[in-house]
Amino acid sequence: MTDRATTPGARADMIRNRRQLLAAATEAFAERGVEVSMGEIAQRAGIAKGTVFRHFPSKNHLLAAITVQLVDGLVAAADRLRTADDPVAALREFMTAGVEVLAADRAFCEVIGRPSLQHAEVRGAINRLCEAVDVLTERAKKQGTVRDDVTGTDIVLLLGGIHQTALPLLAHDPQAWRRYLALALDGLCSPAATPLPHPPPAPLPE
Amino acid sequence: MTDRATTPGARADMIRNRRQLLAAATEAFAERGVEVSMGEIAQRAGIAKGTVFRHFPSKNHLLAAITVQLVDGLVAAADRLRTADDPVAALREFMTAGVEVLAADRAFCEVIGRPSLQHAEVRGAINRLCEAVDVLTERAKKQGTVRDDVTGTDIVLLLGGIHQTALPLLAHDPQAWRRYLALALDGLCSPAATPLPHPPPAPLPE
Amino acid sequence: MTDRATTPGARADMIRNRRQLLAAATEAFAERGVEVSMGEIAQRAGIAKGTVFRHFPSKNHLLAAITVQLVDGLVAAADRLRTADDPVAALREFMTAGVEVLAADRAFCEVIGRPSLQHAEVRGAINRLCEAVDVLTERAKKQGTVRDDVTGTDIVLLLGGIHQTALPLLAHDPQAWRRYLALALDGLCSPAATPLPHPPPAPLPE
Amino acid sequence: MTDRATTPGARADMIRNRRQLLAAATEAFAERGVEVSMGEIAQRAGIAKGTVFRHFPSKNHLLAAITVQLVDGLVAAADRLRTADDPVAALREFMTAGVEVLAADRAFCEVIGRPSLQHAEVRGAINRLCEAVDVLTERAKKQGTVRDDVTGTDIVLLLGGIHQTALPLLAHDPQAWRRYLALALDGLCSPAATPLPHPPPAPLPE
DNA sequence: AATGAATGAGTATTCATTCAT
DNA sequence: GATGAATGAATACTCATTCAT
Repeated sequence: MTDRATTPGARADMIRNRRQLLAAATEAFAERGVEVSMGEIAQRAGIAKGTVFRHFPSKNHLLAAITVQLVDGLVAAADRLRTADDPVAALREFMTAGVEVLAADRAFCEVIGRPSLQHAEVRGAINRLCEAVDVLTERAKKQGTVRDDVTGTDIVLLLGGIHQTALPLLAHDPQAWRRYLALALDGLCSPAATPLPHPPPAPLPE
Repeated sequence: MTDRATTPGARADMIRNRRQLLAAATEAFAERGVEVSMGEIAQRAGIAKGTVFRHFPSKNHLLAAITVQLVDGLVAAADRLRTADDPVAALREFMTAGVEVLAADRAFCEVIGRPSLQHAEVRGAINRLCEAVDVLTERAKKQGTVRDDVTGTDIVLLLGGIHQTALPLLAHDPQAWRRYLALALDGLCSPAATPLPHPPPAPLPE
Repeated sequence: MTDRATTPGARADMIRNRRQLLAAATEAFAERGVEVSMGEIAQRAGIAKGTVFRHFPSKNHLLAAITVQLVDGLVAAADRLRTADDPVAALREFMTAGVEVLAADRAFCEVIGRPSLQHAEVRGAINRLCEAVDVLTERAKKQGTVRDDVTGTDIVLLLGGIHQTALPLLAHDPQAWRRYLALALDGLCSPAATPLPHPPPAPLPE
Repeated sequence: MTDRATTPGARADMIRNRRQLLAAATEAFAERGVEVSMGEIAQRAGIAKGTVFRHFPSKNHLLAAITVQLVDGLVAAADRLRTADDPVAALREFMTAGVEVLAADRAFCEVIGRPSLQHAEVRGAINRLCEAVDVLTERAKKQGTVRDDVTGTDIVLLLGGIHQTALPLLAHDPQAWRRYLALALDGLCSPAATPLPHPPPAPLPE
């Protein structure tokens, strides 16, 4: 009665396959980084190699799609927090979510850190993210607690840095990033700080 | 025919080969990361591929040797700074040197971040580094400016994090890490900071 | 639900599809040779891949159908010239048309030259062509100008040879085949020629 | 005593492998054209796939090497015939040798006919061939029997054309090309011929 | 009858590692 | 010891063909 007649048949299978593929690829990339082979992803998804390439014309396209998906998740989070009551808490919450995503995904960091892996789509998503985070950052700065000389892009970049700091501990202490996030937030909120010795990053990193 | 008796020269050759190999591998790994092929390293060193494998039984062994060498360079730097007049300045100097090394070396970060690439030797060197930096850190804490709840291991881990933060900017702004190092130092030196919400890292990360 | 009775239209659609398919395939094979993919042909025809396979059970069947079509075009040309006033001019005109067709069609030559690509249908069409050209040739021989020891099959084979001769020049000089056609006609019309050292080809080459 | 001490050991095996590889590749390309896979060539040569790529960095390089080898064989033949007593007989002998080579080699024709398959090396060899054949052709023209308006490049191109003419007969009548070579030579030697309607080919076909 | 998603064998190429010389 | 040739498993990607809808 729900969609008895609207189920487009083959389309349904395809959507299921695509879902499985994205899930498998997301998982595989997260666990083992960009080096997982397309063959393994296909196997994990329970579909044939050719089917993977039917959905995404190349490994980089697949990687880009997944990365964009992750980044856009963060954009949505940032947007949601835009109207929070406490701007500094909102920023903290966003950064927590951001590092959490990174901590769960090896490929993400590799893509973020290696320009050669970045499609235009990814760059676009990252730019969207920086802009969304800029809003959060400006609010937090206006409140006075967050130092004046940091930008949304700084915050986005810091996510990767905080994750990286805790990465060697990840296996034995999966929550270690919380320590370094707190440390970074303290740096971000120290109003008496010396002015930063280097200009803020350009809007388009890569 | 003539150098039957001169074979002691063989030892000298071997030492020279090893030196060239290490130099070439260091350079190659620094420039292009762990993905450089053994073939290219051999070529850069001007020796045969087989000779590379005589000196190091696998690519990972070679990578480990070079990583240890780099880490030990930092250990030496930390040791040298142990007696500096201004402990906080010494810590800052050490961290500057550390991030600078990372920024110039792609493979280093990849090894640090990937447990599967780490030999026991590397872990040992990192432990030595953490201990040496502990000394610096304790001194800086005693001076009162550096917050009490950070350890040498934290500092060592931060090096990677600071570098990672600036990594996406590396191509267009090679000195961007200075910005994030300053930010981290501000976090480290904010005395009114909230206590860190997560315990310090265990001595042997991996 | 409505067009239960209108299904005769299905037949019309199928015929239209077949026409589009043949046109697209002819064009595609002509331009890029036998290596064009079935996918591209389907796309050019504006129909689905599955439909292509409904009309032709394999790529080779499609290729054969198109080749037969081309060959039969030449058969028709030969038949038309059967009653021309000047038999030698007629033969020259036929050969001109034949080489022109080849020069415009990459796949054609590839099929002609590769027995493995030839279906019985193709062989049949070629035989029909040889017979039709035999008529032209006999008339030209009777007139006395064309040498006595060549057959229609020889003429047909020469079309491919003349085209091949000019093929390396095709990109820079698309009309170069005219030079070699003239040369061949001179050979065909040299009455004092030595008798050919090899017997004429059997009627069914492949 | 011959090269007891100079045999460089591994070098001997390598040379044997290379010989086997070239033989296998020559044979495979000759039999089945450029489409044979590197895997099959390796198998035929009795060596591993990787070894094929050690000797030739890509399939095209291998193809080029073999093609150059074949063309240079013809250059040598042309050079040898430069001083023959009867220039026309010399030209006939050269063309016989040339078509014979083509008749035995499928890939050769494909490479000759497809610019995209041609390395600079191949083009160089073909140019050398055209020049060498020019010498033969000029001599034959001076003798008066061969028509004045053909060039060495024409002759080289004709080799492919004559072969192509006989190609459909190859399986059942491997010597059929002799018939068409004779026909072409008659065209070449008809002094009363009409002037060719198209200018001679430029020196560098592709 | 048409669709187009899925399949899976096949391709060229790379590279760490082994081993005969 | 040094050499560099040989190995072969692995990778991304293509394409004719099949088949569920």
